[in-house]
Amino acid sequence: MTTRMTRQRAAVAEALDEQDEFRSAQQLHEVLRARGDSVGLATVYRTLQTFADAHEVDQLRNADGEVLYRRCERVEHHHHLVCRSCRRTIEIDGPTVEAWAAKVGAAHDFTDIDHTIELWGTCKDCRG
Amino acid sequence: MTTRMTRQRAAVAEALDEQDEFRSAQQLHEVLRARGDSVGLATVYRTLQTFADAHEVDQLRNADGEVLYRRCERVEHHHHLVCRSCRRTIEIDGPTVEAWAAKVGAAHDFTDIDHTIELWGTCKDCRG
DNA sequence: ACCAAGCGTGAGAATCGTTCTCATGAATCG
DNA sequence: CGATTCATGAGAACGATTCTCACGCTTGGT
Repeated sequence: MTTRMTRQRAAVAEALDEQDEFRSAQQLHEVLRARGDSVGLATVYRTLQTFADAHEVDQLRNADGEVLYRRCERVEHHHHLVCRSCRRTIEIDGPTVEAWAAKVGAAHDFTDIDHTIELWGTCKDCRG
Repeated sequence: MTTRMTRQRAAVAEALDEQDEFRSAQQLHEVLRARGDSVGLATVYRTLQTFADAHEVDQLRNADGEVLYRRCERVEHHHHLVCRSCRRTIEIDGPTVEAWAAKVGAAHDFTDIDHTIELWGTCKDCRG
């Protein structure tokens, strides 16, 4: 029931911290392998899921449906502007959209409103 | 190069029109089978993708990553408020968020801004 | 420190949605 | 009425993710 600290979890957390961009579980697994920390792929998946459940990392899906993870600067609720090409990420907050989402939900008598708001674009460097 | 009209495409289009909620390719395949229209699963997938590419149907992913399709009332760009449980859908438009998304993108020098904005909640009937 | 209890790990199998292959079928156009 | 060529379908293949289960290591109590 309790969460234990293991070499693997520490390694995943550390690898995650080194990334500036959103990364998939497989990419992180590769990063770990490259740096010499041997961690099973299944463990990487499990660990990331655990972190996400604990709101320690942010999670989103790219257009292909792959799940990407990232340790964000801010802990509070926020959204992202991600480069489709290099995945460079900018954290943004939108009090405007939060309010809008809540209002729309209430207007139609829906509860437990949750929203998926992500912006994708091409960053300056990837424009060529 | 040209798009041909086939029995299968007509069947998929018709089944789609009968749905009020977002449906997965497999669900639609089942609907077709139930009504007696035999259409291969691969064809259902292909057809839905084709429709989506032509902007004839809307497409989104649920929390599990499954792709869902729906023929919406309005053709113009809009978003959705979907019931997590029954997938009952309400089409919404948000001039506010559109402007916000564009502004945020421009502010960070990102181009070809595309946004994913979907609202999920529990509708009145599913609240129990 | 020592131990017992039980969560965590990993390799590979299993899932599952989706796409691909390729031989056959059927729109379409002249 | 062909000939052309896109469309179809059954099953194989794929790819991301999850599951299995025997073994190992963290942890909390002593």
